[in-house]
Amino acid sequence: MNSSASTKERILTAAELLFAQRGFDGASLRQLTAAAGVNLAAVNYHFGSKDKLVEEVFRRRLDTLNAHRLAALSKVAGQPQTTLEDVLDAFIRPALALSSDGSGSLFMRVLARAFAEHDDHLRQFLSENYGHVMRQFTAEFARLLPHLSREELYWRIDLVTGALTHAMSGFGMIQRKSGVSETAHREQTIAHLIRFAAAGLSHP
Amino acid sequence: MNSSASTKERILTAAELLFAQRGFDGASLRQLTAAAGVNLAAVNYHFGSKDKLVEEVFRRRLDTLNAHRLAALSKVAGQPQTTLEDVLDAFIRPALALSSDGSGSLFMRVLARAFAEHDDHLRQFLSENYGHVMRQFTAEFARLLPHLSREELYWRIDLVTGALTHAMSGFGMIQRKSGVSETAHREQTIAHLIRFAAAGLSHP
DNA sequence: CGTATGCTCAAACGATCGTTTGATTCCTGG
DNA sequence: CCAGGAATCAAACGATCGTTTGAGCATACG
Repeated sequence: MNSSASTKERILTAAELLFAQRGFDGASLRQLTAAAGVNLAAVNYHFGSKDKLVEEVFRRRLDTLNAHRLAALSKVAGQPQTTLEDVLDAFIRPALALSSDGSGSLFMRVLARAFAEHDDHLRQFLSENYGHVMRQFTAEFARLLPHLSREELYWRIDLVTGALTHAMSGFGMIQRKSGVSETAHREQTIAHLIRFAAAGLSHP
Repeated sequence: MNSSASTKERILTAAELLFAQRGFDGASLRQLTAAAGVNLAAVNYHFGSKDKLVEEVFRRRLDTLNAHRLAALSKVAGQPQTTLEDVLDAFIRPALALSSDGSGSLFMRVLARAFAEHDDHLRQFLSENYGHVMRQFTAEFARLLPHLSREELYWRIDLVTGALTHAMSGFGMIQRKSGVSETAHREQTIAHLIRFAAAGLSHP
């Protein structure tokens, strides 16, 4: 159609990198457009405003992440032989796959930054696009942990979320050792996070 | 001595609130000095720069927090009958006491924000003032969890740190129910966090 | 060919930022 | 009482921010 698709993608990619590095306020549109090799006015032309650009950065990744998570959850939800580890796998694996993806490896860090910033507008946007996913997972956790009160369950999910967000956003020590393949390392990391989360969720 | 002590304290208190609410970059010195009821130039006069003010906000709270944590740790470290829960108590209780303190309740949120922001200068400052505390706790964890490899231990401590930071910074659902005293609620919360952290650290 | 449309560009806009200045007020020690 | 450093104040500085403007360029269609 038009060459603007390339320009929009270049902006989104550069924005993801700079937002992860310097935060949403810290990354200026001048740095951003310079890194993307486009004109300063291109952001407002293609996205309307900087805030809309931030939303688009999230939407591009969250749409696929949510789809993968829900698809994986639907395969195990409600089934009698499903274990806690199965549900955690459905939650963690798509995020790790995104982290391992070269073009999306920075997004989890952007997501963690969004959690840390208390911007009401951004939180509302995330809640609208992310809330139903967490609700479905919470419902399945509740089914598998019937001995926990509602309050207790929310507590533990909240703590697990904090741990996973912290770890997957790049603060953690998810660093592949030499001699370990990318796939093997990812499986190792997933197993690690699942065991930790399962222990935190289901301890007596 | 001089009335500047009051001015400095007013600035520090207002800064803690605004930094927690809007972040370090998001809170401007004009908002800050207006909230504190002091002149705009007072920040640069008393602290030298905004960055130095940020450091002072941390220093004021971290000094006492670290002291309390190390004092509690020294009572149990190295002793044969010490449990994992004892060490976690030494780590968590001082932070919760700070959160419950009226004047310092916002600091944990400021601390979480500092973790999220990847500002190198701030991270170096925190590492200098905080690193030795984490090293001492890590050493004690290593003593109590001898079956874990060094890498495995770091992994779990990192995840626990993420969970506790997330929870204690106010994202979590640490909300006192009506009819529960402040002290009772704090003990309840501490017990909660300790059980979660112990499960995550020591699971097989 | 002419023109309409989508896009890019340099330049400027007003606002806000952290910081500095210089005068003024406050307060204390001699 | 009064000299002098400490503290406060209004005002301005230069820099940078997100956004807007209007001209220029390209491509596609009648």
